Amino acid sequence: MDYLKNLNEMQKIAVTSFGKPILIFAGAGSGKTRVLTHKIAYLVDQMGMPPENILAVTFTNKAAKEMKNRVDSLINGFDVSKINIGTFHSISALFLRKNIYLLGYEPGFSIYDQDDSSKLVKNAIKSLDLDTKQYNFKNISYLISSLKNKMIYPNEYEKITSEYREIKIAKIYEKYQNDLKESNAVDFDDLLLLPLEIFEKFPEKLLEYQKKYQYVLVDEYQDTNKPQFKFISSITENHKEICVVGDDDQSIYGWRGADIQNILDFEKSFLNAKIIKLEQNYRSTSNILNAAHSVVSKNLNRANKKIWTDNKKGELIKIIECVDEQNESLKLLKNLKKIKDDNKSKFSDFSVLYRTNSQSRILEDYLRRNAIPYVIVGGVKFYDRKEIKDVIAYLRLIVNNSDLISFERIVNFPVRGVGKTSVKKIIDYANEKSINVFDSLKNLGEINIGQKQKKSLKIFRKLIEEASDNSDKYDILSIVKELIKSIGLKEYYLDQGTDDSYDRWSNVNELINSIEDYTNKFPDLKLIDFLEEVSLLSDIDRWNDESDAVTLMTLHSAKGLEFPYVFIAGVEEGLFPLYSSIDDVEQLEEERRLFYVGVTRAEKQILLFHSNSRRRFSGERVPTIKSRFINEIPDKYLDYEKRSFIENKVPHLSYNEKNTSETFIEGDRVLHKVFGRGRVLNVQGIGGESKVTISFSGNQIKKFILKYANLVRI
DNA sequence: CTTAAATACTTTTTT
DNA sequence: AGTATTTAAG
Repeated sequence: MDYLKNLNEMQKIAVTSFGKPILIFAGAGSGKTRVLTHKIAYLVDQMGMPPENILAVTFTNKAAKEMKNRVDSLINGFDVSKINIGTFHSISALFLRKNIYLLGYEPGFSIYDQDDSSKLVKNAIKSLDLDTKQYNFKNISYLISSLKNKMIYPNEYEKITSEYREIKIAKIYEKYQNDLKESNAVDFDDLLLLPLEIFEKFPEKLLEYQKKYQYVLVDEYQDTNKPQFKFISSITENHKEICVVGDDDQSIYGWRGADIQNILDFEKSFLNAKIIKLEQNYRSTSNILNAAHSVVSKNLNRANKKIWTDNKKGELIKIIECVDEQNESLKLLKNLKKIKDDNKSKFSDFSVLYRTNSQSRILEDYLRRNAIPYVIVGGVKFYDRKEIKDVIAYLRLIVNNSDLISFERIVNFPVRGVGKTSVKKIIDYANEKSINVFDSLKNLGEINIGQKQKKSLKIFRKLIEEASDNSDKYDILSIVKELIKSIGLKEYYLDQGTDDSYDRWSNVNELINSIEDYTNKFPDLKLIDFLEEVSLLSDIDRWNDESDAVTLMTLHSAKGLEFPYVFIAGVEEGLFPLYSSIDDVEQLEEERRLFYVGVTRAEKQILLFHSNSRRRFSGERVPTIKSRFINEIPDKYLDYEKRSFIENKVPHLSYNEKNTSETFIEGDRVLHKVFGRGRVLNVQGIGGESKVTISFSGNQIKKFILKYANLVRI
């Protein structure tokens, strides 16, 4: 009970109010995580609610994990692990594993990511004999996703339009949805929609879950979409025991279907609701807060509130004008070093944020060249690499034989002499007989393809079937190792002998390592659980925040995080806000909120960088001007860096430069001062200039220039 | 059917 | 600029 002492008056009210729907407007840095964890603790400890009857939805899996730990440290004698905490997507996935049979899917369904989905859309376009140039599969895939987010189904979409093209798109949409089911697969949107379909068709299921989830908490409520709203409002329909936390000023996922009206209209959707505002910020200096507020308050569509703080004024917001992106990276680096030296801070106290992932490359170059340790969140994802997706496709097909996209991906990988024409014949046959592609391999006699092809397909079929049979008997690691051996993946990559193929094999090796970790950590979990984790873990979830390194990420990824020092790169018209947002009031307001999110991540100091020119497409250099968002901050909060002579040279910083005479080879165990113990995966080049690829614990792969890396052999 | 060369596409953010 | 997909040659 004494844990309530650590809360302010408003927070206390928020924690101890029950009996009606509650909306907590929690401004940036106002301690909402604290409120949520205390509320859960209070529910269990004081209200006597069994942990298993609580449902808490967070925005990332990382946040879910942290929340569990924090609740656990607040109360004793309860099994906190029974609380249902997770993202909407992971909670739905769990629900569907148990209940999707009601809709005629198998429990081993695959979860398709954007890439898989758009491939399936492409198939649909082709099989409807539409022109692939006129009907761009990626655009249409995106469109279908936004329709699903708005809960508009194919037949409804067809009804609301009379345009030829849109009617065709409705057909594609319909075919796509059928093909998904044929493949026993769901996309990210289905994950949210199918539970609703089950609730509608099987009211007893809804009743069951209404009883199970007696109290529902939702974090980051401003970023929920229509299906998510429906999910929580159905669950709480009877008891109305719901508490949502959010900040309309931080709604930044509108483009993904998030509806800011969910939070603004909460009182209309949940009658008799209690609204609580947490307006005291404990995170940032008042300069940071005032600057951020002065920008976001330009938005018209927002709830009226003003965040305040007792914290001291702090440093002004530094505005740094640069010549181009190289100069920007350079100045960023110099400022980072200066602040670090002046304050004796750690690298991990710094975060560099940007609007687009493509901005990270040049920043990375400069940091690496100057031996500044850094980690990048997002960007080119490990699990998006081709070689990794290939192995994952095998695993998926083993779990779910109906998975068409995975089948197409690997039926001829590594090459087994089955070309496009043969694959097409097999798929056509399967369609004709309405069986799944994999089953059609059992009737090869009826398909008109060559003997050689039939022979290797038979081997392929046996391979998958045996693995499927074994998938329950053996642990994940053994299955994967056996698989890689039998398809000869190592030989396939190493025989090519190129740098590229070598890299790819190291990545596959890294996947094996991470599977080994996973198997050790969760010996009882099955292949299907691993695949689900791979599909649903976000970039932030995979971020290892333990190492002392500067964190680079997009503004979107930074939501919910905080750092003492935050640098935002590329604060220019056209980039932030983006060109495409400038003419659209709603989109511009969302960019402004994104700016607000970025600035309020900072505790002590924020620096905004903008360049006078930037390379836009491939080669063209475009003049750029500073963002309107900077102009929207009153001058009294700003400190324009004095324009000194322009240094545009790559600095020659030698303090970390060492002449390493030591050379390393693959397999060497090494120690790095930031990342700790690791293993050398690959060495490219000779001497100090050579690049070494090293894998560290936690599935981290890093590349270094040897002479800057300060590696010690162990 | 496979490999190499040519062409297309990308850079807005992500579960 | 770099990768992915498509096309042409073998």
